[in-house]
Amino acid sequence: MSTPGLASTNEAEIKLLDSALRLFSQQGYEGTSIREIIEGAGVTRPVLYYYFENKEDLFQRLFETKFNDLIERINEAASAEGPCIPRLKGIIAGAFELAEENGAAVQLILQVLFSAPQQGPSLDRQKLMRQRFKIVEKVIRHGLDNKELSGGDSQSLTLVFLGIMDMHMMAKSNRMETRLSSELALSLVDLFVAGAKYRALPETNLVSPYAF
Amino acid sequence: MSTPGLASTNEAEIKLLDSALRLFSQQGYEGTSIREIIEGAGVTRPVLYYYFENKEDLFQRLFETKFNDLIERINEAASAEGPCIPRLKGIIAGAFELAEENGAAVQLILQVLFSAPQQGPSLDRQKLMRQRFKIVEKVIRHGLDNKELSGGDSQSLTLVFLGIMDMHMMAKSNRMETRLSSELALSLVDLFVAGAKYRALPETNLVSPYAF
DNA sequence: CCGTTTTTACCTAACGTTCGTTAGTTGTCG
DNA sequence: CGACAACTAACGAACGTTAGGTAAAAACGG
Repeated sequence: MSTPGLASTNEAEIKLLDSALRLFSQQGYEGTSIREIIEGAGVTRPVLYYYFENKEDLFQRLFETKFNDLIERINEAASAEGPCIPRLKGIIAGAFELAEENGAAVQLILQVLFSAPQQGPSLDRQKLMRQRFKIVEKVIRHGLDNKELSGGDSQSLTLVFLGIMDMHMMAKSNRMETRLSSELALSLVDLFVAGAKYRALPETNLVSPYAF
Repeated sequence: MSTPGLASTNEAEIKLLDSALRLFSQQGYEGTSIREIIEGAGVTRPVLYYYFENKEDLFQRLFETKFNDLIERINEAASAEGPCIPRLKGIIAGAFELAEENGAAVQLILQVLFSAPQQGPSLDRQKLMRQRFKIVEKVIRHGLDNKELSGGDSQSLTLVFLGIMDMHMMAKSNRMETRLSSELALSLVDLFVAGAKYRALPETNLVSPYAF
């Protein structure tokens, strides 16, 4: 039977979004057909057009939701109180958490951010990239200001930081058994700030989650 | 030589590969049609099927060529004599050079490496990733062995290193005016080995090529 | 060296399939 | 009854692909 009380809303819409996430994240936008999506959701085609304008609208609404989840997670860690380095750790840990909880969503996001310029539906990749970039850069600029960090301007360091973060999420996308633990997140930031140079000081001891 | 006089070599094949590179790198595999490719090359459709088995064969042969260019460039720097750190600098510098010379090729490569698992033509992404990974890892393991480097196992450090490298090439793909100079390559490796922690020692002074 | 055959490099014109999309209809409830 | 949520059935367009043909160059036999 349909829903008596609470849920009440559009079970079909949710099923469509779930199915679309699964398929888009694995096959990409053009590689996934409307027919596959509705089949995965167990509904018929006009139902999709009842809830969504068209294929692109479905993708955009799906993507927006998932991307906002990530931004929210990162933003939360970024706007914490205190020094910069723990906040950076929180950012990576937050992103890693999301990747563990919802691997498909993270796959979808990375896929969009790193796809060809004119690929897929029209999304302003640069704007999306910038959105995330700005959040991290603000934290790093803060760290540079109180001499917690050095070694380059805020934009350079941010690009390096995001590279480290994204490469690990990408590694998980390729091999889902790769665990992105919060311990790993902490180690990565330690490596980021202390470097990979041998010295006698207490050093990070990173262990790769990415075993070949 | 097959051709005594001028042209008469498979000019059409070269034009097709050029056109395909331009389009695939910008629109992706599924986003590019055979018709666009032949139009860009100024030939007719059967000509494409004369030189290539099908669309997938065209893509694979194009990709293989460009990927081997990158591997070759990286391998050359990796197999140089001497300590590890200059070799790492050579690796990034080599990749950056290629990105400056042939931006479209690098875009194509990154697009394949970072695309969704079942997207596009069947290519063994993991194998490709591993190929590049192994080359860099060997250099880094060497650095760990003679205490040039520390801070984690060879796989962890390699993943971080590749993340830094790829994120910069990705940034250039998004904004082609971004210059990936060899000076930047050196600075990035310095940052990689020395970290972003403030200290009185002689430090890298990275300046971002990626201005928002 | 010349006439014939074969191969190369391209063409025009279509084929069948799959795609995203929609018009029109029906059953269910408040 | 009328709004909602689903259905069946088809549409036109775009896709990758191929059958069949042609003009010129290359290879070859006498």
